[in-house]
Amino acid sequence: MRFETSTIKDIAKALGLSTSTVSRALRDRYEISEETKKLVLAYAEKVNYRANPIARSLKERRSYSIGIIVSEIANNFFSQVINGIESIAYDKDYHVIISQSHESYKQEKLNVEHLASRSIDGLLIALSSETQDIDYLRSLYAKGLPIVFFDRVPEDFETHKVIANNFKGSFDATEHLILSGKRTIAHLTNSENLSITKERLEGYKAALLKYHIEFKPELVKYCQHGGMHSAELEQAVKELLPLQPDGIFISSDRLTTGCIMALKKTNPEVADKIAIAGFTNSNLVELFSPSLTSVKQPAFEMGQVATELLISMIEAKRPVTEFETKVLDTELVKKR
Amino acid sequence: MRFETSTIKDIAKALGLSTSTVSRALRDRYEISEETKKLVLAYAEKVNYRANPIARSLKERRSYSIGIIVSEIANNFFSQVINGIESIAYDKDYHVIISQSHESYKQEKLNVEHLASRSIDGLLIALSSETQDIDYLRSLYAKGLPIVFFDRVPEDFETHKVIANNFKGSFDATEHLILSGKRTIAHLTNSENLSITKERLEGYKAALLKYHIEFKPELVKYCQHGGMHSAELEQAVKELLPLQPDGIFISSDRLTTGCIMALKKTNPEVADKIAIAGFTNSNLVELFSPSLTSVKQPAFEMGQVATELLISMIEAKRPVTEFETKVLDTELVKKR
DNA sequence: AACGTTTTTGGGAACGTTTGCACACTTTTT
DNA sequence: AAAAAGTGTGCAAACGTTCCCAAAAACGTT
Repeated sequence: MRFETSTIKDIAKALGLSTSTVSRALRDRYEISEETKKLVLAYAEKVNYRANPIARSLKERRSYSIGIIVSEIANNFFSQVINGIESIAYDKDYHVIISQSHESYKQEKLNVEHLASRSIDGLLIALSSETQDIDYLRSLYAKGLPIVFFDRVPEDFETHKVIANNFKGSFDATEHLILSGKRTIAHLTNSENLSITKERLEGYKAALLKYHIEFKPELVKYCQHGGMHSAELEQAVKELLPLQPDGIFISSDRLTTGCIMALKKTNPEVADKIAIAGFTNSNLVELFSPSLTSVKQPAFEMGQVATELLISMIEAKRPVTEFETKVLDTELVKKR
Repeated sequence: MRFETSTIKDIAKALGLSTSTVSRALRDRYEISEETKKLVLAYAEKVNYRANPIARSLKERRSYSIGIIVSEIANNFFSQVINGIESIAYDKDYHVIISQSHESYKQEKLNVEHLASRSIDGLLIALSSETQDIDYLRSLYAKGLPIVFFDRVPEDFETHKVIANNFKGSFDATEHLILSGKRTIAHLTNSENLSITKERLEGYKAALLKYHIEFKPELVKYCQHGGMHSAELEQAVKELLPLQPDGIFISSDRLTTGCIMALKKTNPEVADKIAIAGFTNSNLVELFSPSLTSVKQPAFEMGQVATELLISMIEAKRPVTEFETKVLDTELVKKR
């Protein structure tokens, strides 16, 4: 804001003190006498003094802001994560800057670099489904930018990570389909390079194995763009249907809704004959038709944990070398 | 970021120039010779110089950032607005800071004040459904903070505003219900103090009038918390059903989905007997059961227009005194 | 050759903080 | 009574920019 506001200097002048004394009084430092502190605090209150965060940032060489990259905020999973992030960040006096990659590598890189040049103190990121090359993140990290990954994490990057128990979530969902009598279960999933894709595929395979159902690679369809293009989804559905699946396990929020949409659009007659189980944090799932079984991730908590880890890195006095990967349990919400 | 990065000073020293010359060369000012410019630019490129936006902000007394307040990002209408805002803002080199009020006045005020103290250059805001008192905005505005309202706008506040054609949108939706044979049409709406509530009520009334249907106040139910509490919605539905409506016109995104949810939960037997038309920008509306007719707002465009107006205020050399209220048309998507 | 113009560059203050250091004054210790 | 220790405050530099003002260099004109 460009409008005038009182500064430490003003207070100092008004009270006949030096700026250093005022600054120290405001930050409640031990060197300052109680008397002076009271005086300063009272006057600051009176003139409604607000510290200028920009000046502070410049001096301290940090911005008290953290960057967030998600593919889309219009996705309940991510917006819940963001809520979790904010709940912790605001508490600790950080503010957050949100950017969307829209599942595009180019956009993701651009946004990260924009954020970095905006002097964020740390970065929370879920990779886009297109992303393969994370060297640009590595180099930022090497220069000292703390990074914590969540949800979609790279394998070969030593830092804190927070993920859902994707294996178990997928296993449970697939098992649920099997137990309700399905035998030809397709798997619709994200781009192959995402961590979640691999983990969820393993869970799916494990459930099949447990019930002695043969794993057929042709029943697995990958979507490079994570369901951002409806054409991609319709194509996948079109290829899947001839194999006559009686169930589909879908591995992400966007894909789950997109797949049902594609199914209804292209083959409405079979749409409610196929049982669907999918990852989604949509709070509208009860309204969907056909209804489905959903795997809900602890999104809010994921945001909180990731933020705590990030802030601990930011505020660490010495470089952090011990990293954790936190794994949070999912919840299976059965079709009603 | 705390890590070392080259500054203007470094460049100056390396090239044997003064900081002022380097600064001017980088900003391509006319005073500097082509030769020097080339030299500086090349070197800057080589050391990957990035201007420090914090220092720039401090000097120029502006932050190149704009604040956004919406009730919830997990709402397609708002997330689309945000996408519109970003599309313009990034173009003009502003970044955005998003805050959520969660329909709470207290939270809204807190967030605005937090943003203001973070030195935003301007504010884009859609009021929370609880908000009645906007004096805190007035005082910020008086101190020089440019503000543009969108969607939920106050009546008595002289600044730019961007809204949908709520009257027409409501009229169309209500007329659609009437034309499909409904005669007892309830209206479920937001808190009475919102601008959109009033405008949409008028559209509803006008449609009834046109078809000579008596307006019955008892068919109108207000939700103070905008559907944030499911109890509130269930209560409204409970009070409405005894009046045996054959159609419901619902005036906002959150309420529309919430109402269908409440209907299905408390009275599943009537849920698909009542025709529903409601404002919503959900992109999942095709999946809903019962299906509904929806009024879609031009959310993306609304964000764009609001941002353009805001930036024009921010960059105006002299105080703006002529304000516009832009009205954008809605789109009726009929139930299939 | 001396002067005025124009073009290009540099010095240094300022934006609002924080903080190392020095200083003055009290109080305690020997 | 002098030295040491403790307490409270102020000075000034620094963070990385921008920009006013002056100075230097280059050029043209008589």
